[in-house]
Amino acid sequence: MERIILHLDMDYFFAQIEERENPQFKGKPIVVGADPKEGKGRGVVSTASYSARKYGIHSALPISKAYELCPNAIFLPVNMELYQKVSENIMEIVKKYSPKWETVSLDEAYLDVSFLKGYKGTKRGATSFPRKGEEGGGGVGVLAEKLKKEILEKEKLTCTVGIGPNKLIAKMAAEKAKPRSELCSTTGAKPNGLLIIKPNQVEKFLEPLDIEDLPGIGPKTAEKLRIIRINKIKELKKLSKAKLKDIFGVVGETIYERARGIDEEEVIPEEIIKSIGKEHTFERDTRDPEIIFKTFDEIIEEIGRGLSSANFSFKTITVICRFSGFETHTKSKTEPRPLKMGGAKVKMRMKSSLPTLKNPTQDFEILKSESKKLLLKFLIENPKPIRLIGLRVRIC
DNA sequence: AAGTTCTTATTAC
DNA sequence: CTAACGGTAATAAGAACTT
Repeated sequence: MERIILHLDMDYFFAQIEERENPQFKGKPIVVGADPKEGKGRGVVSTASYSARKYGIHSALPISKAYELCPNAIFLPVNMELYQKVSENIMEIVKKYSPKWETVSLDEAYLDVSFLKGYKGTKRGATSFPRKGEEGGGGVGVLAEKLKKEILEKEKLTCTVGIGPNKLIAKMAAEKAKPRSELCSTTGAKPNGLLIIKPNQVEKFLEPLDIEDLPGIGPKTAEKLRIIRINKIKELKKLSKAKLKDIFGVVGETIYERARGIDEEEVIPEEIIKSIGKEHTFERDTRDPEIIFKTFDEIIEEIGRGLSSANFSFKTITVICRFSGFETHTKSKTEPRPLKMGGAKVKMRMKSSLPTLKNPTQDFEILKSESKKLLLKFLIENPKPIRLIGLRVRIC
């Protein structure tokens, strides 16, 4: 059964919201992210407006570097509450367009519009890709334009939409439609795009793209492929499934399928959260136990709060520690699974296991004591100054 | 030998 | 001097450890 999947991607989301809230910033370089602290900040850029991108500023760039590239940019802190609210408003609009929708992140969503017949405003329903001579106009294109228009009118924000026969192609179409960086030369240019890839166009669409444009291929995988002279998806397709599996395991098989535009992933309403965590980077590396444990206590409290709102019980505790030089390590402890045994008596619990969890209050005490034990081990066995500490728990 | 747990690596937003 | 590099979450792989 052929599907029609739509991917919605808000344009420079955080920065665009700030621009909307402060019209005097319009067209100016806006950088939403960590405090640059006169170039000494340790965080990164969350989102940069397109006029900021002209200076080479982009998401995930160290904020110190961004400051260096454009000290006069408008640097704003991340106002997550606001972005969350705006995101909810947008999702309210999105889900009106199909009962089969999925939120990916604050600024991204998928819609499966395969079964949407006779959608209002389209002559023959949204269930079709455009026919000859109506590129961007007929069928699902009309629906997409309507969605874009509604978001613009209600939220005053632009977005880019990609459409294809599956999630993979829809996402890549949106990515392609939105010139990633400085390609928009006009000040304050907004991508505001729409790209439809029909099933018979998938091959032609994919082959000239860079391997790193394929979701799942990041810098590391791309580097390995480049060594063997594979730069474009077309070249990637020359590798057999077995070969890819040899090099990259399960991921390799996925890459094989994706390079051919094959993706059967369903649009699913909600993912179940499997773990929650919190981490903190110090302003400067430290060995001061006061600072370290005070911060860690706050992290524990925070996780405790998160847990209590979600049923409060966990299986595994992982403590993360990053030392000077970005050297990162983890230590974890897992509660033993209920020992199902052939009628014998209860076995002694292993020394290395977590005590059995009973109720929220006790869970919290265990979380506190066990996580601190793990952190302490780090301090004992590694004398380096500490850059970051974190805590993560697997929920059960 | 099989099943768990621990740790690291990679990806993505 | 070539690095500068947050926070949150998922998943895979292999080693180490238990049963």
